[in-house]
Amino acid sequence: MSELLPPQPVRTRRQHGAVRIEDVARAAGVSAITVSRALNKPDSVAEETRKLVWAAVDELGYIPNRLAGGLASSRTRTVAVVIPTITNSIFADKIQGMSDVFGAADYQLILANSGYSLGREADLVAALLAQRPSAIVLTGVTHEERAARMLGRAGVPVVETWNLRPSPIDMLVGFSNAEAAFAMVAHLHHCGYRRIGFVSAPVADNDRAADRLAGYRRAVAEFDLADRPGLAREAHFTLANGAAAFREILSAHPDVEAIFFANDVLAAGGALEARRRGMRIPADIGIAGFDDVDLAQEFVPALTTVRIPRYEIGATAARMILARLDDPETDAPPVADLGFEVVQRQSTRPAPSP
Amino acid sequence: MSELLPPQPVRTRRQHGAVRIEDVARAAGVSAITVSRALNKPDSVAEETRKLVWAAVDELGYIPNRLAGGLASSRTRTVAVVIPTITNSIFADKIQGMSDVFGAADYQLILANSGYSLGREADLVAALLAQRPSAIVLTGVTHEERAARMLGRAGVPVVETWNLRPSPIDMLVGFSNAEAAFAMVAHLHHCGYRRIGFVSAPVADNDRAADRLAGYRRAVAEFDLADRPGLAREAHFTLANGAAAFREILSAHPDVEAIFFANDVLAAGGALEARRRGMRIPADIGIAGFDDVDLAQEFVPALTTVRIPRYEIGATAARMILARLDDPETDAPPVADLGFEVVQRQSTRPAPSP
DNA sequence: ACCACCGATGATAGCGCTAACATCGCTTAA
DNA sequence: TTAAGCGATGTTAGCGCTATCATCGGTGGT
Repeated sequence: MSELLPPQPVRTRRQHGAVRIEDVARAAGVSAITVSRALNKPDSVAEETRKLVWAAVDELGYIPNRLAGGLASSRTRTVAVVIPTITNSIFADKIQGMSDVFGAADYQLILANSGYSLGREADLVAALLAQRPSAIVLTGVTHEERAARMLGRAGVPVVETWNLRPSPIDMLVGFSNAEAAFAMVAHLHHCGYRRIGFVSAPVADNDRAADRLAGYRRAVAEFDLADRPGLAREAHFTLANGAAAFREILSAHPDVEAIFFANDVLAAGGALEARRRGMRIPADIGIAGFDDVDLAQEFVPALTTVRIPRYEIGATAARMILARLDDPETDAPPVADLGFEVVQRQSTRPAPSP
Repeated sequence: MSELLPPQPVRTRRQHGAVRIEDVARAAGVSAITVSRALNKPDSVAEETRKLVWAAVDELGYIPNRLAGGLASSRTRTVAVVIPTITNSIFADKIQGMSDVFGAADYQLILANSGYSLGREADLVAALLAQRPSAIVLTGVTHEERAARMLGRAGVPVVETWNLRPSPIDMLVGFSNAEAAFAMVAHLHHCGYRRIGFVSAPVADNDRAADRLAGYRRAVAEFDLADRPGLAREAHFTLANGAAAFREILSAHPDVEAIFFANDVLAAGGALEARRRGMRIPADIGIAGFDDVDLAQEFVPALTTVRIPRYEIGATAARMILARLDDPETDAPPVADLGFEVVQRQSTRPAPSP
């Protein structure tokens, strides 16, 4: 009986006013697929046709629907990025690096911050994969097992950043936080310091902080430095917390010679506290930081610190992803150790001349 | 002749391995639409069915495809955000505010930075609208005409931030940059300063900077302050540029009494340069900043500055958007002036006691 | 006994785009 | 002359989901 039914009423869910590819096609006197090609693969369309299409696009103010395009093609030109927090400028630099490289390639960033929680990270991975990004970039190399599982099955390029590990999920761009912290303590030792305090970032759910602490401890053991309770403590990166940690270490160990802070903001906070107390840097106490942010260089006295490739981590991750997406078969090395550099400035006394 | 064709071979474009809603439906013994409802409107499904579905989702590791969902429903739970640069922490705070509010509501942020270029902003608006976001948030209140046109036609909530204007495109959250700068100069005047320099951020394509400069100029005129060429200049926000601007103003006008910097980073750079030259603050020169970032409070001497609602701008914008999306008919005021506050600290001399 | 009503579930038809294949006119080699 | 080859364009059929309407038992009022 179905062939006897009258024509169904036209039913549509379309948004009023939204210009679709079909409208452009009609205006240009071509088919929808030709419009699609003119926009996405201009070389595959005759020049004259291309101009017609572009004119129609302009005239109608057509903005392609990338949801539909992504669904049809399974390519979204979208990259998901998880960082611990955006309020730490080191991650802002990394994002800038990614933004510069991806922006030039017409990719969009979807950003989420985990608040230094691996549980939240795993939740975000699920939410982000739901957007079917072309790739995903994580901060750190430790993850909940469910996060790793989802990433493994998702079949998209994954880049872990900011640290090293033997067997990354997929690709990796970073440097050795453990070696970097060790190198700074070795440097301070070389400069004659023997009682060196350490202010760590909270190590829970943070492999970078944990590795820096481990590097410090290994150096303390190796160089036979003072190793007393309370010489190492933990503080979340703010100037105020750096100042507080400085006070605590100094009150527990008045004879401390230098304090190595796990980041420059803490170090600057410590140095400002020293100034408030009328202590001279480095005459009365040495201060070392980590990250080499802008402030470290401009600070008075300029901070001895560890320079890390913040921007380059982002830019390199982006380049690795683009290379992989352009040619999935490429066997470019999926791991980049970008290194670090101990920078001696005025906040610690110099190495003895030979 | 078509009815004589043999059955076509099965042709599919599906990604291998991707779990679809249909797979979950089969595993749970229900239809696809019921799975959709169990995930998106759990109340509309019987409890027993819901449990079945959730179990199947878990077992299969199903991650919904939001491209498809968004295409079908025209709701993406995605918000596009344009900022000038992510490396300025004031915008990081705003993003954190948005991230906190939107994260709790299960919305994702798509972030893009314009590099303080309105042309680039317009390009980004097009690229971002192509993702069909649920809303879009801009920084500043001046835009290229084509950007405004696209936004007007897009039919999504638009929030302009960080400044005020009489007729926003749609919604607006900010404060008066002109009034804030005026208020700081008025404050300095009240404290006895008469020769006040000003270091502006580059005003090109930046209405916030332009308005701060205008506020300074209006105050200079109104209070009959020194108004000499070279007393106001422009510098991009870095510590080094703040130091350079300090040097230039001081060499052109050795008798300058105070310098008002359009942001705290510049101010700190200026203050550090003063210290390098052995000048005392505020005895030899007053330093005022803008933004009240962390550094301003912890700096020695602590910086007199203008506190602006950085985090709250983001959080409020997010709340306004969610309110609008929940109820498009709501007539909640689409404009929020969040104000500012002049904060007197140690880097300028105090007001005379009455 | 009847029916309007309601909660739960399902069948169907798109959403706007692009992959895959088909077609068409023209050139070039045999 | 003819067929193979190629560039440009078109037709068709999804991509994976949800809006819409249909269906189907039970409930309760009359």
